[in-house]
Amino acid sequence: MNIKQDLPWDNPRFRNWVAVARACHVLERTLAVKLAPLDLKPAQLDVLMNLYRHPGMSQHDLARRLLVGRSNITMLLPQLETRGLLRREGDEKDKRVLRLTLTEAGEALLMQALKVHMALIEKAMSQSTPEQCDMIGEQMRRVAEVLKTA
Amino acid sequence: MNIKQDLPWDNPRFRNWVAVARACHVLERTLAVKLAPLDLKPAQLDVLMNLYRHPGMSQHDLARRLLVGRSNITMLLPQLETRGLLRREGDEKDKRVLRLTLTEAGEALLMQALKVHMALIEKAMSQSTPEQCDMIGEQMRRVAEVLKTA
DNA sequence: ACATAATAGTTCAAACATGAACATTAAGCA
DNA sequence: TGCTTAATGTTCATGTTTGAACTATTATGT
Repeated sequence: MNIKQDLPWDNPRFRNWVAVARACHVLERTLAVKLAPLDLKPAQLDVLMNLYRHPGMSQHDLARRLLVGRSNITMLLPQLETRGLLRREGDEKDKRVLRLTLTEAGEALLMQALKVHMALIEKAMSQSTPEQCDMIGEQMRRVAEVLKTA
Repeated sequence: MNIKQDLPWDNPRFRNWVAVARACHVLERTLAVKLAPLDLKPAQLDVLMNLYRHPGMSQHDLARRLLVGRSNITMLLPQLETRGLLRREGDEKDKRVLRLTLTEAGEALLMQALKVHMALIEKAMSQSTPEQCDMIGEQMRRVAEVLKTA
């Protein structure tokens, strides 16, 4: 019984997941390059996107959504705040939390960045039919779900 | 004409890609936790995997495969080399390049780490049928391909 | 052959992420 | 009420990633 028979590379699930990871990695790197003219990094774009969709978020909520530590948010926000892209205001009821909202400038920059991001994703996913695309999204949401209990 | 009509969140491709990115992120974080007992990080596992499949690789080739800079490899390898997991030997024909190969210990540790990695991927992809899984892999390989010219 | 280009790897400083320890505030409960 | 526990955000030390400048070696072109 040859050990190589059970090597992961012969396993379709393994090979296919590696392809997923590579595609993500490539898109992320490409996005970083395309965002450079806006002086924005992918991580910062993630912040802006989440604040746009969920205004008034706390830093803790933001950290959980971005799958990073709270301290990461603490280091990340001042850069964006001093650029006038977002506001941090203390919650009146709970003096521990800081509520985060985008400024006008923040929204404006976000819209520009989204054009870049969207164009990249369009290019990446344009090879798939809408049905394939939806199926991929569906499966990936399940992956994230099932890994929560891992 | 409302600007929100063309917001990316209403675009299936955008939403579905976000799901892909999140799934990748979650799996990477989970893998890091599961690999900790082996004192191995995902980036280091990537190195071992690539050296196993392509013995005698140069550092430059390795960097390109991992989609990272050459200096990253220079910083990464000594940790693994001093642990006796790989060898770096100068190429005789071209004295610039260093050929990389796994040691026995490196292969042994890789096999352990692959069990962990494989189990995670099995859990993640077990929700998809083999056909869906193959389709996802196929699309993602195309994504990586099309983004090379972006 | 010789000057010029390109390539492999290293070094270094700066940016970035991480997790533990900490201060402040809130909630639970005797 | 007080006392304990939990939650939010910050600080700090550590480790990682990056890109530019550098050395050494090989390729190219005249």
